[in-house]
Amino acid sequence: MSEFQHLVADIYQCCQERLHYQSERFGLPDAELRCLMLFEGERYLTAKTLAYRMNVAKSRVTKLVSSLVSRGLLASLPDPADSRIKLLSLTPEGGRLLKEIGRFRFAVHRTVLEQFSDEQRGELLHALSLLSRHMKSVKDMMA
Amino acid sequence: MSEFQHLVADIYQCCQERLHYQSERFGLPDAELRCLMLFEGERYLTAKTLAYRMNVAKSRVTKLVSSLVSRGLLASLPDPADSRIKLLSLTPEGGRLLKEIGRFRFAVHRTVLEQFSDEQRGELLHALSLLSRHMKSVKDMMA
DNA sequence: GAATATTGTTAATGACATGAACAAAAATAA
DNA sequence: TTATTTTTGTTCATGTCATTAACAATATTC
Repeated sequence: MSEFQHLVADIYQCCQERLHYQSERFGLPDAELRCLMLFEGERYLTAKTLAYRMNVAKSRVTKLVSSLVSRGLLASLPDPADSRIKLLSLTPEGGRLLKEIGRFRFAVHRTVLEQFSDEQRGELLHALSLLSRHMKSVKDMMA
Repeated sequence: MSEFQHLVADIYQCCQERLHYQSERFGLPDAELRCLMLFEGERYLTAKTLAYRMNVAKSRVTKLVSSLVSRGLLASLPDPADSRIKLLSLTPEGGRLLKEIGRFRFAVHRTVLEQFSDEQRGELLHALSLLSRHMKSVKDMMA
C-alpha cells in the first residue's frame, strides 16, 4: 500500500526529470515545448484552442506563443474571416524541431518498453490502463 | 506503443492535479507541503538536509522554511554545537497538519487501489515496480 | 443600433527554482 | 596560533509557470 504510493511517486518524478531534460536538450522552456507539440498534425490553431488543450489561461498562451513566434518556430496570420482571431501555425523550422522532439520522445519510451518481455509488456499496458482509469475516476470524485 | 506514451502522460497528469488539489485543500503551496512531509518521523532537520532530500538549491529551502516558520508550522533553533546551523522541527500545529496530510494522501491512494481486484492489485504492483526500475535506468542513461 | 459575446492582450501577483555573491562560523593547514 | 579553506545559510537577480482582472477590438444577437 505505501509501496504503491512510493512507486507512483517515483514514476512521477522520472517523468518530471525527463521533461526537464527535454527542455534543456531542445533549449526551450517546457511549456513552450508542450505548446509546440500540440501542432502535431495541425495546420492552424488559435490561442483559444491552445488554452483549452493545455488547460491553461489564455493570457498564458499569449506569452508562450509570442515567445515561440519570436524564436521563429510559429507564425501568426490574421484569420481572413474574423479579425479578432490569429491563426497560429508551424514555421518550417518549427516543423523540423517538432519532428526532432517527437523522435526523442519516441526513443525514450521505446527504450523503457524494450526492457520488458513481450508478456510483461502486455501486463504492463493492461495494468496502466486500469490505473489511469481509476485515477481519473478518483480525480473526478475530488473535483 | 503510443498507447504507452499516452497512458503515462495521463497518469502523470493525474498526479499533478492531485498535488494541486492537495495544495489548495491545505492552504499551503505545494513545495511547502512537500517540505513539511519530510519531517515525518524526524525530530530535527537542517536546511542542508532538506535541500538534498528535496533536490533543490539551498536558497530555495531558505524561502520555504521561512514561510513555514512564519505560518507557525516549523520552529527553528540554533544548534548548540555549531552556531552556523539551524535545527528545524515541527511545531505541535505543524505535527497536526502533517498527520492530516498523511491521512488525506493515504485515503486517496486507498481509494484508487480499492477499485482493483486482489489479483489485479498484485499485477499492478508488479508492473509498476518493473516500470519504475526501467524508467530509472533510462533516466540514468540520459544523465 | 444597442447590448452582449468572443478573442486576445496587458499588468499585477504569486509560486517554483537556480546561481552568484556574501557573512559568519568551523575545520584544517602552516 | 594564525592563516586558509570549507561549510552553512542568506540575499539578490533572474527566469519559468500560471492565474485573475481590466481592457480594446471585433462579432453576434436582440
